[in-house]
Amino acid sequence: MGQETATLSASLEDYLEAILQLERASRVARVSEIAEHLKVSRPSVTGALRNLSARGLVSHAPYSHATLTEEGTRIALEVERRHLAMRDFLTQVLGVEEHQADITACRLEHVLDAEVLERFISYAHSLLDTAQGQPR
Amino acid sequence: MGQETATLSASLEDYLEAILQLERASRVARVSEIAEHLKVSRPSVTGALRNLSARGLVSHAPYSHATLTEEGTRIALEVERRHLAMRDFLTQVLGVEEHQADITACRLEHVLDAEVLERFISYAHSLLDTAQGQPR
DNA sequence: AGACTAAAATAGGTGCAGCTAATTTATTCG
DNA sequence: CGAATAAATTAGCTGCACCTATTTTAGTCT
Repeated sequence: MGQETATLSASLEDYLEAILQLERASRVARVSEIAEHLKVSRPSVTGALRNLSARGLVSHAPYSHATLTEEGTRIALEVERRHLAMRDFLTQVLGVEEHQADITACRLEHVLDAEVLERFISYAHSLLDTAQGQPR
Repeated sequence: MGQETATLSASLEDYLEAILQLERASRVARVSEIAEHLKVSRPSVTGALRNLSARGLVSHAPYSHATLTEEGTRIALEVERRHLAMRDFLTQVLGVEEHQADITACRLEHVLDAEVLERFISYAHSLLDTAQGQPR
C-alpha cells in the first residue's frame, strides 16, 4: 500500500504486455511461457515478476503462475495501444512490411510520449478519413 | 588494429554525436564540454571515451581532448542524419513543437533501422514535392 | 621555477537486465 | 504412495551506464 508506480523501464513494460497476451490465451501466464515469449531465461522472468509484484502490477505466488492486477492490466493495455498504433502507422502510412513494422513498433512503444503518439494516431486517422489511399 | 565495430549502444552513439557537434564549434571536444552537453558526469565521459577509443572511433590522449577518427565521424554523421530526419518528420509532417520534436528525435535516432528510416524520409519528401502542405 | 587552479583520470559503488548452474517445489504416473 | 520429471527459484556472475569522492596531471601566473 502506498508507493506510486514511478516509471517502468522498457523491459518491464514488455513483461506486462506479454502477460496480457498470455492471459488472453489461457487466463494465466506461466513463467516459462513468458520466458519463451520474450526470448529470455526463466530466472530473468522470476526477477521481473518480483519487481512488478512489488509495484502492485502483477500478483504472483511463488512456484505458481502470474496474473495482472487491475493497475497492471491498465498499463499493459496502454502499452499495447501504443504498439498497435505505431504498427498501423508504419504499415498503413509508410508501407513498411508487416513483420518489420511489428519489430519496430516494439521499440517505438517505449519511446514516444503521449503527445507525440497522439500526433501519429490522429495523422493516420486524418489520412483514412479523407480516404486518400494513394499507395507508395 | 582488427576488431570490427560490433554495434554501438544508444549512449555511445550520443557521445559520438556530441563530439561531432563540439568539433564543429571548436575543432576539438573537451571532456567537460561533452559532460555538460550530455548532462553526464566527467568520469562517465572518460569511460565512454576509453570505450570509443578501443573501437577506433575517437582518438583521445589521456588528460587531453578528444577527436573523432574517420570512422567515428562517419558514424556520427549517420546518427545526426537520423536525428535530423526524424526531427523534420515530427515538425513538418506531424506538427510537433520544435523542442519536443528534438527530444523525441534523440530517442528515435537509436531505434529505427535503415529501412524504416528511409520510409520516413521518403514519405516526408513526397509530401513536400507534391507541395500539399495542408496544415493539421 | 613553484604554487595554485582547473581539468581529467582512478577508485569504488549503484541499479538494471540479463545469464548459467544448482536447488527446491509441484505434479504426474505407475 | 512415492519416484521421476518438469517448472520455478536461488545463488552468484557479467556488462553497461551512470554516480561521488579522491588523486593525478597540466596549464597559468606572479
